[in-house]
Amino acid sequence: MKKTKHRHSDVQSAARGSGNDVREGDKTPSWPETLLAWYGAHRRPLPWRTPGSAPLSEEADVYRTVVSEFLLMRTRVRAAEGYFRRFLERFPNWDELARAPEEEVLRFWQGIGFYRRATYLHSLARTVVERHGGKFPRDPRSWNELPGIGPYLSGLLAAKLLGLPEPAVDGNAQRVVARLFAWEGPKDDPGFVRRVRDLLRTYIPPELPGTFNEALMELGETVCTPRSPRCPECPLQDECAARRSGEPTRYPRPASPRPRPLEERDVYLCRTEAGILLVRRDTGLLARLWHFPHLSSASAEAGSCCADFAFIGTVEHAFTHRLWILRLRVPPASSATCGRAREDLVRLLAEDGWETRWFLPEELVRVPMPRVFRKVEERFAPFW
DNA sequence: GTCCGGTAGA
DNA sequence: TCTACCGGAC
Repeated sequence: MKKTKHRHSDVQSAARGSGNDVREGDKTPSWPETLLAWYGAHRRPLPWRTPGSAPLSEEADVYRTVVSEFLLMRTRVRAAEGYFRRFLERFPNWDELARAPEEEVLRFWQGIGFYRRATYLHSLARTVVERHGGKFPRDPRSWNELPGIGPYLSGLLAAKLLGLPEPAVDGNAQRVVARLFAWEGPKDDPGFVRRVRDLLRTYIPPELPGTFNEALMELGETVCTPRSPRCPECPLQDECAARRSGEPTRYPRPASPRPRPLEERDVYLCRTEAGILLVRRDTGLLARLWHFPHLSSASAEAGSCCADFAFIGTVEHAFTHRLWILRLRVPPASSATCGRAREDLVRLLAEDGWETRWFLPEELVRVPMPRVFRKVEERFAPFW
């Protein structure tokens, strides 16, 4: 169960509101009004959007919104669209999702990354069904107990579901605000996100908080883009401090780069009459997904028979925070050597805390597996 | 190659 | 408050 995160105090304090920039009799529209007008004309019809950005009323719309937002965490709209359609077709409501086995949910998530989102969403569906009668709770205080609902999604739902004047601060909103006011950031400073949220609270129109949040994010996605902003098309160009500066992309300052350690690992095709050996674990990188068994090249060399597996080439895979060089190994030619090497491998995997299971080759297509091991699968296929 | 993007757990 | 987590676009 989740710990207290202090995030919904934001939602509650927002209810007090600090007004907005829309003043009666003011002839010049404030930028939130300009933004809303632009959004009315440029809103993209995305598969999870209801017509006219109406507040969420039907539970089916709440479900679709939540699913789409889980898919969109740290993920672009274009990448998420196809996943959303397939996911909704198979899991059309909280009940179907809650009933499904986790492995099937992960299979629909495979390839899009950040797989923990899928297990959180699945667990969220079960909580909604078992503890809230199949209806997403309307009390923001109870959101603390829900997996996968952080400050952004909490703000989004507070606005869209409850009509509270609460900002939904994603990367797009941060960028648009940073440019509008020429705030440097840096983006990886938690204080920066807080300042953006505080500022947006003073501008968010109390009558249309959900639409305003969407509009801000839409502008960031389609016009105020990270690298090549289309300033001449921007409805806020006249009030944008970054544009006036002549260097809009200087805002916000990018997060400080992190080192990306290189890891060499040996990956094994382990094939018997029982099938092909795959492994998984509950935590860490690619948690809950199936992997071809792999060991750090160091531990594989440490006096084991794994070196008897024949090297057939390498696969490289870049994660954001690390780089993998995988050395592909297939069973040795001699069957005696093969048995010994296999026992050695299974023992070392168990010591590393991996759960092991054998799959028939035709079963692999239905197994949730990340991109990197689909690449490996392609290279191993000729050997089974 | 470099940059982009929310949440949880520590 | 910091770090781990994935894959795709440019």
